[in-house]
Amino acid sequence: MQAPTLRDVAEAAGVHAATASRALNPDTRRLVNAKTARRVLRAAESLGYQPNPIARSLKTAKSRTVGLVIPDLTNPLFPPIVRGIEDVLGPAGYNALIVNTDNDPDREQSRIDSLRSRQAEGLIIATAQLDHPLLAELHRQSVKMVLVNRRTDDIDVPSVAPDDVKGIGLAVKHLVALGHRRIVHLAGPQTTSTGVGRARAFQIAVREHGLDDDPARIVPCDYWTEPQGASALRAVLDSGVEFTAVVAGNDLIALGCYDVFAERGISCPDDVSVVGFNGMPFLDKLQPPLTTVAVPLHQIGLEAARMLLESINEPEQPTRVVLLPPSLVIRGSTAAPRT
Amino acid sequence: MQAPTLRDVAEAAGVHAATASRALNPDTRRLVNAKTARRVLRAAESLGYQPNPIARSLKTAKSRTVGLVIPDLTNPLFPPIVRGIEDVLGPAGYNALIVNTDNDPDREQSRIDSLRSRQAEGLIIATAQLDHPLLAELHRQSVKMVLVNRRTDDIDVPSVAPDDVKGIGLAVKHLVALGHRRIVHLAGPQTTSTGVGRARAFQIAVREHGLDDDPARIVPCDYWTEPQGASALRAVLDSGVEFTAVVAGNDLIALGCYDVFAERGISCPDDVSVVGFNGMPFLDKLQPPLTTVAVPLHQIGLEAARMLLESINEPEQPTRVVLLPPSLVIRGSTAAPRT
DNA sequence: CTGAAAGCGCTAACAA
DNA sequence: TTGTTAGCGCTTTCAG
Repeated sequence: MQAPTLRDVAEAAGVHAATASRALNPDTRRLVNAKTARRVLRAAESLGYQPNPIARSLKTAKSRTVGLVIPDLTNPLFPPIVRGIEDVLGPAGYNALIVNTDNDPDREQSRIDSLRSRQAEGLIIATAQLDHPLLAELHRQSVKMVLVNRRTDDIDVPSVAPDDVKGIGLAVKHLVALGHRRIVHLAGPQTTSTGVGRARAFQIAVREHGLDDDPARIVPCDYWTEPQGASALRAVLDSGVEFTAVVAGNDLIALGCYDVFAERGISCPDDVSVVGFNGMPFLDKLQPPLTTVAVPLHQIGLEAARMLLESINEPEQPTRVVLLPPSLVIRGSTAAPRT
Repeated sequence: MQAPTLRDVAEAAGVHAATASRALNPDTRRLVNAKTARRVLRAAESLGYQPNPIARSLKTAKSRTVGLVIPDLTNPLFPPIVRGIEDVLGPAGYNALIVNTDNDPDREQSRIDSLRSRQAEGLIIATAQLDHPLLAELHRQSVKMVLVNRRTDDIDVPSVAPDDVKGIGLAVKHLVALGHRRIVHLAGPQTTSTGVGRARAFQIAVREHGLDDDPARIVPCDYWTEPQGASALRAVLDSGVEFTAVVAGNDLIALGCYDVFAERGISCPDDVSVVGFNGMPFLDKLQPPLTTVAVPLHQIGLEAARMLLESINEPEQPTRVVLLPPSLVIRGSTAAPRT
């Protein structure tokens, strides 16, 4: 039994396919006699008619698909964002095609080509390499896109991201309130917008509180990973820079610190306090539970999807940059410094 | 500038569209003169031609898309499986459309309808409700599908899942070797195949070792979640059943136990040992690090995708049920019982 | 308000 | 080996 087509419905209702099409589509239904429309609807219902979106896409040149470009779905940062995106896309009749780039520019290029050949109507991009020529190229070709969890200064592209300045500010303020004066920042990769943004935010916050802003207190990691966080902390420890607290570029880097604490017999929070960033799940189960700057990931996804749909449906939107407010979740990894 | 079509390429190469089509498709290239083919390829290259998969799909009635039905992408169990699936699908020219059902049967129904109307060629289903009529219905309509991380006895559907009997056996054996004789199982929902499967496996293992197999030692949770794990453990504690070790239905349930330990001042592993199931990330960062039965999630994804592609490309495959071997990861949450 | 006709971009008979 | 023709299922002019 083949799936019924529009012609089958039309035939069953005793009308022409064009009329059936008009009746079935809410936007054009008013062009057709109410009675005829009802007849068509009933016929469609009884045949279990489902329109074929592929045929529709071919005709309308709209795929109702958007591409989601992320580094790695396995990173706990992304699933909540993806959920948010899908929660907006689904009800709007759109689907998301997810691709993982593993932070490999070649792979990213090829995955994006594939999305484009699949006629994705827009792109949500969560990979964060700074000054990737790809981005400029896409922009030049006026591909609709929204950046997520990252920004760019070079070109005029909408983005949705946490307010890093505020988030890092919250972390530093909390530590200062506890009495810390010598704070270190284990920054994310300086090849990512988020990495440099948070490092800059740290510098600002530290100066604001009149603390030592020696650049040696900012140590970048090569990747946003646990092992990189661990080696960055080891480097600081070995460099002899004195400190009583760490602001990590993200939660994974903070987790790396825990490894080093165990390794070197450092007690957290007695010897060193740590604050993470992002608020990934299960941080409250760690020992000590990690104080972190929680980011509204799901909402970032919602907002990004909304912006993309908007720019698809009504082009010539002004480019918006949305910054969502993070909040501090205080747990056991921060305390007053030993006096 | 419009994207070039096949006709443009054909024109540029001075051939008919059909010839260009044959030259461009590796499978039919041998039907065309090598020289002509090269000319077409060059023309395509220089125009930056990308075939339109929508038009192709319409013609061939193949969407090169498969649907991925999962409860919630946010559950750390799924991303590695999804990655595995995509790692197979991508190179094969297929794409995955992911839908979240939130374990709501209505939502599941509607999401699957939407996948089918998008002409998904097959389904990979990771939602685990037992005897869902939907499954039987899909099977009756001979929709190609593969179940993942679950099984079904009623109907003849291929599946890929961890070997629960082996996994639970590993956990029990480990505890017995440590000296435990009174072990409790906090089971998953008995409405899921995995939940009942692991409970049954627990019973088998416990008998094999000649331990007390009182059914009161198996306490089912309503969901695979932390809070449910916590309340199940509270129930056991309050029931007066004596035990020195817990085998949790999955890692989240085990995490729930940690909450109760904190609440009631129970020391793990001194008072009670716990083993989780699945091997989700960051379990090694808990206090104590969680001993768990690690499941090859990525490989489950790979295998499921391979099976689905196979059954799409060569129908009439025998129905295979693949069980992948889990392994025990011993950490700090298990130790000899207090004597 | 409804029907006729054309065509989106591609592929698959069939014919030459 | 190549071209001709037709059509996948739908929408959209244009007439009527």
